[in-house]
Formats: sequence, structure tokens, C-alpha cells
Amino acid sequence: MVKVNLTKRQKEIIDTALNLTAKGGIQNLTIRNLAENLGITEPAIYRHFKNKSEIVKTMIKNFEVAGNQKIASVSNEGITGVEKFVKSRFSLVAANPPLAKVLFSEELFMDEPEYSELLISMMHKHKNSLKVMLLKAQEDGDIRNDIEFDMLFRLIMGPVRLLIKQWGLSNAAFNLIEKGDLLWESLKKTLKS
Amino acid sequence: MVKVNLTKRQKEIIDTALNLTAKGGIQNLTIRNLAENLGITEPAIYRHFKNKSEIVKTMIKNFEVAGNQKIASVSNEGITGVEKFVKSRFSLVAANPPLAKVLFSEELFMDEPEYSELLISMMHKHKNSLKVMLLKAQEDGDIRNDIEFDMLFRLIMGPVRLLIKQWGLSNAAFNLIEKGDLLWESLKKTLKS
Amino acid sequence: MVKVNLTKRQKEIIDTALNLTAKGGIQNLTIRNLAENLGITEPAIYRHFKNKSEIVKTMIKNFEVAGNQKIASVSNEGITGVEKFVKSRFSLVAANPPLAKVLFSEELFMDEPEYSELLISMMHKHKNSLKVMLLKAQEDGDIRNDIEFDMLFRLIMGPVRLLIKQWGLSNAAFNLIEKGDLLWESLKKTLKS
Amino acid sequence: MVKVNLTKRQKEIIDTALNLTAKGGIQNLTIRNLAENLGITEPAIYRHFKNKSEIVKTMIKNFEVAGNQKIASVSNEGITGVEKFVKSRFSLVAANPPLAKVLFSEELFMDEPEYSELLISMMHKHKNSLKVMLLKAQEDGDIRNDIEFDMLFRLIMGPVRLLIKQWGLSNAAFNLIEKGDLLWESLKKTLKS
DNA sequence: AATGAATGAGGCTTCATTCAT
DNA sequence: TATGAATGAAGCCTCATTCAT
Repeated sequence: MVKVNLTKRQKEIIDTALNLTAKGGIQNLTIRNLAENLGITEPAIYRHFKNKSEIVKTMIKNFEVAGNQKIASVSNEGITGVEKFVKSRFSLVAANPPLAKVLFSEELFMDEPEYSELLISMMHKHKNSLKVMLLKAQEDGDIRNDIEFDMLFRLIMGPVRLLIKQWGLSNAAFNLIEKGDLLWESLKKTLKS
Repeated sequence: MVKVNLTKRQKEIIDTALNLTAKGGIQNLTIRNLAENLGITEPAIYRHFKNKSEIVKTMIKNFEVAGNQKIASVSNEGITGVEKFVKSRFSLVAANPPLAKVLFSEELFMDEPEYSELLISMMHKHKNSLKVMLLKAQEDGDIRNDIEFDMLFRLIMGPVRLLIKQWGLSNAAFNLIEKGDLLWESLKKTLKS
Repeated sequence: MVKVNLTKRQKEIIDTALNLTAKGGIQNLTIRNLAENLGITEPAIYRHFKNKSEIVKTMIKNFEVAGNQKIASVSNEGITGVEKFVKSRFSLVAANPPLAKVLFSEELFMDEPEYSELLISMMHKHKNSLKVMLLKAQEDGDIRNDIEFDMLFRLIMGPVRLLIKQWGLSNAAFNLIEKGDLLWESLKKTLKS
Repeated sequence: MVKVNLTKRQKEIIDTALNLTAKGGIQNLTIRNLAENLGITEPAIYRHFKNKSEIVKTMIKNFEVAGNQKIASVSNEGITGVEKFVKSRFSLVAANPPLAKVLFSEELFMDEPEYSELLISMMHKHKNSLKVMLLKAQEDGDIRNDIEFDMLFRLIMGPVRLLIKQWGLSNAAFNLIEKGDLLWESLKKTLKS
């Protein structure tokens, strides 16, 4: 599903694409800009990707790469799994700042259903993984029982997304990991049984 | 500041612009698309707005129009003010569904600093209004004292934004007002002293 | 031939047209610019002139208005006639500076044969008037006999045109009348028998 | 300074641009007209020049190419230098007739300060070169001493410009070189000590 | 694996002009 | 005598993509 076998050049292109999108929206992700930033000509891009659409899709799929394993490995851990997942969002973005401006920006890719579906399916995958963990955490008595899962998901991921967006909009003006830890502390306070 | 005196045609244009943007991102907001959807020719647009930038900026400013008064009128009410503000977000969007796809989508307007600054200043205005109310709510003992304002803001507006985004991405598949009420109940539970 | 009966508004339009052309070439002479500078709307212009072409042609014809009588009245005076004609060119322009940038700029109006023919016919009319005077001046022994008329015309009008152009390009940085007198002195020196 | 390294296509474009301008003024120099006359599409132009402005500026700079060396090589020759310079103007234009309609048409480029400055600086360069030669010619006793340089410049270049303009306006109806020789003879007569 | 040259479609905008009021 | 609203044509330019080399 997730195409992982990328050549060196392909990785460079995806990386540049991410940076361009983070800097100026998809409007800024043009073949010309890509080529210019890579120091090659436009037709050269087409040696590495069939067309622009493939570039965008590969870029979106790569949002996951780092985060996915994390999810799989913690899905049966209850509240510590939730914590690990939440904090992994922050470290993923902190390690690759441009992600802050696109990771949760489903609207950026509205123009092509194919793109937005990819992103929405990512969101759903996360939601399902969190569901398992949160239900266990409720069983374990670590998280209050009087709020159903869908709402719990919003109470947790809403602030996580907002913090990441604020970090992006502020151009990384604060320490995301630290503020992320604080956020998690606050979440624990408000959600404990 | 907020330009409110729009002619009938200007309102039509802004309305169409909002719909186009909601449907396919700013990529979809072209003079040609505008003209086509309005049933006029492209040059005709320029009788009503100096250029595209003015259209986008007027559109962004109009995100506020309905919501602004609400904020002003409740800014000294403590927790009921917070409740009114939060719920007003849901009714604003429910009354104008395309807003769901653009209201909190700062990334959409990344390509033009002028646009994103407008949106960010809106976000700050909201934050400041909420600050007054939340501090009062803490004084009143309606909201817990062990979380500082910045984080409180994220705990509240994060889920609000996410719910609205989900409603937009689902194409209004659920009742936003009802789910919004539920969200507020959950927030009250988790944030009370 | 030369349309002299212009209404007040028509005179204003022609005057504005001249100023616009002088400031930025015919590219700058647009109906919109005209209307804006006159404080009226574009369609209003068409109450006063059938179309833009009529405006340009009237403007070109008006280059003459002031100068024409001069020519007629001096055409049988020999060298003093030449002097009067030459100096009248300088005072015409000094009294209406924008003329400096269009009066001898046949190229400006190249895009419409109708326009350039108008200007060329003006040049010819001047040439014919000067011919009478110069031949008399040669007969009178006031001007050398060893140069035929066509060349004499160039030796006189070439410097006159260039001085006026320099004055225009310099934005009236020097006193045209004074420099014009000096030029005439130099011409007399070089052309006397 | 003067960009001389033009590709074959660039030369074609500049050449076409010159012809279009000569035929109908800058109004006639449009990307569309250029493309049409070159038998390519409009975007193709942009492979060879960044934008229209670069085309116009390159065209203007190229007015010089042929003439420049001449100036340099004769600048210390006194009256024979002046003669060579003047006659080189005629042969430059005769070899490239469209130049007649643009070479001395500073007004054509009034709409863009950048363009007119280029042309004015050319005029000044010529003037300075001529200054050296004319002063030497006065020292040598070849040119009268009772007229100062600025006026001498007008007495010489005024007629030269006018003859070239007449040749252009007449569509090369006479032999420019011959008439140019005659003009020089007349100039020598009138300017000799 | 890359380039130079080109293209059709479309982007925003201005032009002169018209028409109903 | 003027305006508001509109239009077809054209202006410059960028887009993703292709093709021959």
C-alpha cells in the first residue's frame, strides 16, 4: 500500500515537494519550482515520477511512514499507548518541521478527491488504533468512562492538532516537544477517572 | 475594518467564491470559475472588485461578520460566555456550511502572506476574547485552576475545530448543532473545578 | 479641415489626452485614464467623441491650431519670416509643455496610418511654408545659396526638433525660449551668405 | 554591458521585435504578434526571454551593437572622426532599415522608465564621444570656434536624426547613404572655421 | 538520466465599446 | 449628459506535459 521503495532522487523530489507545499501551499508545488529547487530541468522530473499526481500522492503517503510503526507497536497498551501515540505525533513533526503545515491540513488537498481520500483514510486509521487503546484505558480505569469514544478522540486529537498547527504557523517559535508534554499532562488531568 | 457594505453583486461574488473554495480549495477559486458560476464574463467581475486579491480578502473578512457581534456581547460573562462563543461557532458554520472547509483552514491561504495574516489576526482576536471569559470562569470557580490559559484554549478550541472539520469533510453527514452541544457537555465535565 | 469648434468638454478631453500621451506615450492614452483624469466615467467620453480614434485625430490636429496662423502671416517675409516661424515653434511648446513630447514624434502614432498621415501632412505644410520664405531669404542674400532647400530645411528644423525633444526629455530643465534664441543665432551664423 | 551573446532563436526574436516595432510602434510589439511572426506559440517565447521587458531591453541595447565599435575607434580623430561617426549612423540604418523608425524615437519607449533611460543613456554616450572629437576638430581649426559644443551637437545630430526619420517615414524612398553624404558636405560648409 | 524547445490550456487583467437607465 | 453593468478581444504570463536528442 504505502510505497516505500523510493530511489534517492525520488526521495529528494518528495522532500522538496513537502518543503514547497509547507512554504506556500500546493499552489507553490509546481513542477517548475521542484525542478528549480532540485537544480534540474522540468522534464527530468518525469524520469522519476509519471506525473505530478504521483508526486503528491507519494508525498501524502510518506506522511505516515515514520508514524505508522509506532501505532502498530503500541496498539494494545492502554493509556501508555495513547501517550506514546500522542507524543510520537509531536516528535514526528519536530523531526520534520514542514510536516506541521501539511500533516493535518486535509483542506490543502481538496482539489483532488484522490488526495483527500488518502488523508481521510489516514485519519481513520489513527482513529481506529486509538479506539483500541482508549477502550482499554477506560477498562483499566485510567480514563473516565462518562465520555464515549468519538468525543474522547476529539478531546485528545483536537488539541494535539491545534498545538501542531500553532507551532507551524509560528514557524517553530516554541519547543514543540516540551509544550507537547505539557499538553499531555493537561489531557491526563482532565480525562482521568 | 471589516468591510460590510457590499453591493448585491459583491455579495454574490463573495458567496460564490466561498463555495468554490470550499469545494476545491483556493486552486478552485479562479476568476473564470467565478464568472462561470455567476453567469457573467470574466471582465465583468472587475466592475465589482479591483482584483482577485480584494475578493479573497473580502471573503476572509466575511468569515467573521456573523460571529463577531457574538464575541463582543459575551466577553464579560465567564463560563456562559465561553459556552455562547463555542456554540456560536457551530451555528455560524451550520448556517453556512462551506465555512466548515475554510474557517479554520489557515493553510489554504498560505500562498499570500496578506491572506494568512488576516486569518491569524482573527484567531488572535478570538483567543483574546476567550481569555477574558476563561479567566473570569476560573475566578468564578466554574473552570479548574490547574491549567493555564494557553493550554485551556487548546483544550477547548482544538476539539471545536476538529468537530467542525469532521463535519465539513463528511459533507454535513451529522447534526453539527447536536454534536456541538454534546461536545460542550464533555468539555464542561472535563474542565470543571 | 482642422476642426476648431470644440465644446468645453471636448477641449478638456483633448487637453487631458495630450497630457496622458506626453506622460506615458499612446499606451497611456486609454479611455479609462481619460475618464479617471476628467473625473467622469468611461461611457461619458463617448458623449463627446464618437470613438478613441476621433480623440487622437482631434488631438493631433490641435497641435497646429496655435502655430498655423503664425505660418500664414509670415510666409512672405524672407529671413525674418523664418526666424518668426522657428521661434514660434519654441513659444508654442513652451506655452504647452506636453507638446514637446508629441509634436515631432511621428513614431508615436505609427500604429494607425490615419494618424501618421495627419502628422506627415503637417510636416509637409511646414516645409512648404518654409520653402517660400527660405527661397526669398536666399534671393535677399540673407541665406547662403550653395545649399539647396531640402537640405536647408534639415539643417534648420533638425536642430529645432532636437532642442525641443531634449527639453521634453529633460522635463523642461532649461529655458527653452532662451536656448531657442541661442540656437537661432547659431543658425544665422552658419547659414548666412 | 551590452548583451551580445544571443542564441539563434533570441536573435530571431529580437529581429522580429524590431520589425514589429518599426511597423506599428510598441503597440504592435506584443507577445502574440511576436509568436505569430515567428511561427511558434506564445509560451515558447518564454523559453528564450524571461519576459517582454527583457525582449524590449535587449532590442534597445542591440541598436548599439553595430555602431558602438565605430565610436570607440574614432574618438580621437577630430573632424574625420565626426565624419566617420555621422556616416556610420547612416550606414547602420541603411543596413537595417527598421532601425530608422526606432533608433531616435525615445518617445516610443516613454511608457517604461527603464526603457527610456536606456535610450537616453545611449544618447549621452554618443554626445560624450562626439564632444571629444568636436573639441579636437575646433583645436585643429577644422570647425568654427564661435559655437559651443552643446549647440554644435544639435546642429549636427539634429539634421542627421531628421534625415534618418524622413527616410524611415518615406519607407526608404531615397538613397540614404547618398543623401547622408550630401548632408555631411552641407554640414562641413556651414561649420568650417 | 537529463536537456532544450515546444505546446494547449488556463491564469489574472485591461482594452475599447455598448446598452439600458 | 451621465452612469452602472456588461462584453469580446486581447494583453502578459505560468501550468503540466511531451518530444526529439
